[in-house]
Amino acid sequence: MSRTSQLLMEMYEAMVARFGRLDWWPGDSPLEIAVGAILAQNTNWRNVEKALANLFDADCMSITALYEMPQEQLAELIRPAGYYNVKTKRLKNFIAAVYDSFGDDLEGFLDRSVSTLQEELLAVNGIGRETADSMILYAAKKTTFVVDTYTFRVLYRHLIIGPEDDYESVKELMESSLPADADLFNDYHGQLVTIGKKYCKKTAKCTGCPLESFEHDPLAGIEQ
DNA sequence: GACCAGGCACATC
DNA sequence: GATGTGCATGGT
Repeated sequence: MSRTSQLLMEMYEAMVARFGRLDWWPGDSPLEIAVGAILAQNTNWRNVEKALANLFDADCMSITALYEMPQEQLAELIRPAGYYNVKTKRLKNFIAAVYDSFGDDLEGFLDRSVSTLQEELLAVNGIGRETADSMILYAAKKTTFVVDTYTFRVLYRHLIIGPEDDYESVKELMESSLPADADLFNDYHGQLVTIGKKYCKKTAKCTGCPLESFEHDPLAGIEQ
């Protein structure tokens, strides 16, 4: 086991000891999770929840309903999530990609290999690497590691990665250092987000953080 | 009132 | 290939 593998597992155990297993992405159905992944782009989750609630209230949480809904109506429903015009287009692009090949059967769409899903999702305008990986890990429940702003911040703060690292290098590091287990990847990412939100702020020291005992640079900047 | 929040595509150099 | 910018609401 490499030094990094060992360190990452020790950090994971410290986080689980504090927060418990998180079963992290809120959302009951694959569609809710996939839609949430697009709505969550650079947006506070609270605002995403309002938008999702609007979609449920409008009784339109199905591929077909979303496919048939006029853009203006969809935009109004997801308005609380911000960027509502671009996100309407992105949602429509995603829904169309599913509908055109699998109709209303999102589960069928998702029940394919990780590489196939990555290829098809990344081909959708508006779905980038994080959104695609979030859908694959949390909606399709397949083994791929999701890298987000908190992943960068926490790993950078703890000197696991450096300023030269990018999405692919961090993803590769995590996937090669951890056991290939979708449940572990799911929970690990959830733990990193929880740590990031609660303790790993831009400037403040991380007092009380369960990772406090691990080597870290309290003054390290956040972004890659 | 500034700053931040679970990105992405596109323009420009 | 790297860097900059628009997109927008709502909480702290």
